[in-house]
Amino acid sequence: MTSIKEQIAELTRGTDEILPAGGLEEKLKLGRPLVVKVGFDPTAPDLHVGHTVVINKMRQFQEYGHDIVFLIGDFTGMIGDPSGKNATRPPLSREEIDANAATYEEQVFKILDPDLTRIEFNSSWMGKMDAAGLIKLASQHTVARMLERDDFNKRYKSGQSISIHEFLYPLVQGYDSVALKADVEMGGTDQKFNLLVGRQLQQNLGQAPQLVLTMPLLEGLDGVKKMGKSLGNYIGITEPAGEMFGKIMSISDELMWRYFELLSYRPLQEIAALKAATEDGRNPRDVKFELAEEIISRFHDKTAAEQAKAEFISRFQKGAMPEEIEEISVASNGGKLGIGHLLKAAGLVASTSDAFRMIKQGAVRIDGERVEDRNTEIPAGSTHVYQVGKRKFARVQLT
RNA sequence: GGAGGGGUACUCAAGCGGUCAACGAGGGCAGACUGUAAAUCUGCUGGCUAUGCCUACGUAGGUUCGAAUCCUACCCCCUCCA
Repeated sequence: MTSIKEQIAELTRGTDEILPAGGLEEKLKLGRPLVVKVGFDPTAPDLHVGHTVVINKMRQFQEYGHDIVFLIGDFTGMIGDPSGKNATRPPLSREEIDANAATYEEQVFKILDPDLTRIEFNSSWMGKMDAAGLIKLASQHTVARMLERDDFNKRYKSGQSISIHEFLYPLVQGYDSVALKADVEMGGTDQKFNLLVGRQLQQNLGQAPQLVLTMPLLEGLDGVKKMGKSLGNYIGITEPAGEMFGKIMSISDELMWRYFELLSYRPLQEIAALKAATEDGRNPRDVKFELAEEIISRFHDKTAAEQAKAEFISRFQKGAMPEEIEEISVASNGGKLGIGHLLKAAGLVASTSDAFRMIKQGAVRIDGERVEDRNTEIPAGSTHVYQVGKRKFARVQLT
């Protein structure tokens, strides 16, 4: 096993907070593999690179020989982590949970070692707890302390509703740490409160409280809000290489450094060198290329990354058509079809109204030529490349 | 349980009988400029068998030539009191 000193240096990298301070060293001195727990919501098995910030850290622990527990919160999923919007969710069926779990594995094992990762479901202990047990659990915490949680606090003060069951979420999550005898629990900074509840419960129940380690939340493509599926500002880890490349290129220069910090496996000194070079006049675009290649190599492979880059250059720097364009066949209406209907049928616009708007703004092209007239009709039997905006293409055969 | 306030498009937020598919801001999309960066400028931002028609302002009714705007009931949220 690597020396404690070295582990501390590496494991601390990129973290937001480690509580209590100095606790990491104490845990490592136990001289045994630590149980490192990270919980995931079973309803959202589509991971994006924002999630990988924490998973990358799990991987590090794994490399040092610790016991990584990938906890799927199938029981807590019924509650939904309080955000103010969620009502109680209908419980997922066993089949749905298993399917989601399988999807998780597939995605997460691009980063973690499958042989060394333990997967657990919290329904396996929570499902057995009875009402008396739940009340006992609830007695371990106070309302005043619950209201310390930032989002509860805001909602309470601003007069928004908080349902009782939402209070149970942190408690159940905390109890998971008790059930697993966790030594370390990790999560995003938004999880800090929940993670601390785990410490308290463990302490109350006579266990050594877990170390709490939080990772920063990655900003989404817009650079402002945190990356999330509902905001549409994410890079999914199963996305095609070309998509990923485009998305990474579209982030701002400032955000690029943030992504280097949290997503790149490069040593910090190397990143600092890249930054210095940029300040010296190197085109940030080229540095962004490197970031894109590294990330794509991780979720696809090096060849795919190189192809994506080549395609990107030919397409956007040289203005060529994309190499692979989706081919669609659309049925005409009596031997012809209006452009609006065609674009809608091809899925390039949301509605015919949308199509006409796009035409008005000069965003629609057929074989590279701008469409000016919204009444343009396309004769059946023709095949053209239709384009809406800079990114949406389809080769449509009209039959 | 009582008293009061409120529910408008993706979000915030105007409107309080016709000129409202609904001011404004944010977000988003598109165009120009670029490095698919930022900043900036411009336009768009309900649907359709499309210069007209249909559906929309919590839900269901009603008054009216005409309602997001007035009335009734219901649902939901919030505040204060208990």
